[in-house]
Formats: sequence, C-alpha cells, structure tokens
Amino acid sequence: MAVRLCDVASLLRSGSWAPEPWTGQVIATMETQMSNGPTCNNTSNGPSTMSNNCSSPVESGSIEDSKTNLIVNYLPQNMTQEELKSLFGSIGEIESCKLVRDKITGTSWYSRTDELAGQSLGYGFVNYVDPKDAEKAINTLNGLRLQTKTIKVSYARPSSASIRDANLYVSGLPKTMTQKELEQLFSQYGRIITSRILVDQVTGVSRGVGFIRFDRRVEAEEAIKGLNCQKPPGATEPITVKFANNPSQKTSQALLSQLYQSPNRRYPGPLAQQAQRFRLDNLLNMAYGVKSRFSPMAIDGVTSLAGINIPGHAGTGWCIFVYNLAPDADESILWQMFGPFGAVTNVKVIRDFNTNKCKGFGFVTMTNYDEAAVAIASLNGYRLGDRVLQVSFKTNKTHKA
DNA sequence: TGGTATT
Repeated sequence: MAVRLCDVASLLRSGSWAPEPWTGQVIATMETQMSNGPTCNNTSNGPSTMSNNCSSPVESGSIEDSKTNLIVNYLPQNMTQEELKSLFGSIGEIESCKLVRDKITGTSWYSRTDELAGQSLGYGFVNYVDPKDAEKAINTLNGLRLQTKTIKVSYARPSSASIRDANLYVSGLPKTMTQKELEQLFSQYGRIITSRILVDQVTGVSRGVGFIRFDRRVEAEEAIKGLNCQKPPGATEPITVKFANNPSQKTSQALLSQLYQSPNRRYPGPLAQQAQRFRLDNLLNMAYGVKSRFSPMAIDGVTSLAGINIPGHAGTGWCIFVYNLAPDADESILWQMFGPFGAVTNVKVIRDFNTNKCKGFGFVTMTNYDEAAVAIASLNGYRLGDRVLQVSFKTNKTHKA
C-alpha cells in the first residue's frame, strides 16, 4: 500500500494529509469544505465576520467574541474528552475543554456504564489560555482527518439562544443545483454557517435534499417565509424549506435501540477492509495465542491482557514507536499521520531537555490492535520530508514504558 | 433528514 507523505510544512498548513486508500473520500470531504469556503472562513475568522453583522462592529467584536474559545465539529464518535484535550493540548495550554455528550443517555436511569454514559454528540469546545494558540489550532488542526471524519475547528460564537435551532431542511432541489448555488439562494436571508447537499452514495448524484444552517434562528425563519414553496431561478418545481429535525430531540427509545444495535461499534469502512485483508487477528493469534475477535482492549479494558507480555501493549492501548522524526517534528504531525487509521488516544514527541528539539523519535498510542497494525504496516518505511520513518510496536527492549 | 454546530 502506497502512502505519500509530503513535506511537513505543507501538511501542517493544509491539514489534509491522508493515506492513499482514502484519497477518494478525502477529496469528497475537502470539496465539501472548500465549497463551504466562504462560510467556513467566516466562521474561522469569527470575530471580524461576526462584527460585520453587528451595528457597532468594533465594540461588539472586542467585547462579545472570544478569541480563545473554539468549537470543534465532526469529531469521531468514539473520541473521548481526554483525547480531544490531548490533541488540542499539543498546540498550547488549554484553559478548559469539553466534549459535548448526549444528555439522555448520559443521565439515564438505565445504566451508568462507560459504554452508555452520554454518547458523544460529535462536537466539543476547547478554550485556550492564549488567543495565539487558538489561532494556531485553527490553522493546524482544521481539516485534520481522524478516522473517517475530517474535523472542523473554528471560533465558537458567543453562546446564545438566538443561534440555536437555526438549521433548515431543504427538499425538492433541482438535481443539478450545486452547494454553491444553494448557498447563493439562501445567503440573502443571513449568514450561513454550514450547508450540505445529500448525494447518492453510489452514483454521487444529488438527492435533491440539503441542509442550511444559519447563524441565527430569525434568519432561518425568514428563509422559510421567503423560499418555502418557491421555485428557485430556472427550476420547474417548488422547493420545501422547513426546520431540520434536531438529532438531540430523538426519543430516548431510539437512542437506546441505536446503542443496542452497535454497542461497541467503531468506524470500520476501509479500515476494516484493510484489516481483513491483512488477517491481523490471525497474526495476533498465531504470534501470541491471543484471540482478538474484538480488540483485546475492548473486551474488559486493562485486565484482559494483564500479565501477557506483548510488545507495544501498554495497558491503555497499543503503543507505537516512531523513529527518524525531524528535529522540528511536533505532536500534530503524529496526529495527522496516525489519526486516519483509527482511534488514537495519545501522541508524544520526545524532545531534548535543553534544546526542546525532537530527539528523532516519538510514540503514538492507539486503542485498537487492528488499526495500529494497519497504521504500522502503512507508515513504516515511508518518507517524511527527507527522512524514512521506522514505525513499529514499541518493544520493551528499546524503550521502557 | 446530516459527517449530531453552542457547553
């Protein structure tokens, strides 16, 4: 499997690196983000853009808009608050960090086990001490691929009831209408935060259905009044515009049945296919006599492998040794390299105490054996800048835990 | 009727 690693600087700027097998997905994802361009950028430049909609831009910009508080969207379902903190903590000191979780499952009378306690809603907030670090986090981590997701990092708008429930569901769109045209149609009613057109998974053709999230609910209301049952320019049929279903208003019944359907589900996708191809479970079984129909860690946490000396297994996941990193390597490059392969819980660049430069190696902890093994198989021997990486499970011999 | 966007 070929993996192209281009130069570190451009990786850090674009945050768009991904292993080859997922190239198609990445392009599709990035296109979405790019066609979101203007609105994404506006969001990223939150304070100044927000100001443009206010009557006294300078004052409201400086008083209301935080330059340290970020919202992070499209996080992998299984990413924890600690992992979020670890990822964003690699940029700078964090004042606070919160992964937003579902309230129904989180406070349920039903069960308080980790598996059922408050499912991640896929977004969170990171508040930095220093505004410069917040800006750096946007530049470095926005667009980062983690598992099957491409995260979005932008300034959080000041929390307010007026920005809630501002998401619209639009149907009956001409199949030829692009996301840009959809935005053009709706932008007359306010500032668009996100837009999306749903496409057929196989053909890629528009399903004529989309979403528009406005900055404020009143803007969404005006758009319904103005566009519902109207024909867009050139269209033969009128469109339907209404408030989108709010996923958080799903019944607890639906949520619980969802949990039952896939209590331990990771995002398999291409990873699972890769894993199957490599027959990694069998390899593990042959090498160590360990059954890993699921990731060993997932069976009962730390104890399932207690006392079994397996390289790379550190008790909290699978520790991977990454050798031949450049002196200026930092944690974010490790997140970018390993994140697309699966659940990464921690990354660490080992630095010289005096110079603070990377000593040439680092560690990555991944939750699932299969994903770690695919990452190693893919990244070992590949060129990062002018260096060829050596990637393996951490051995006890080389470095003590 | 989303790749769960305001704690």
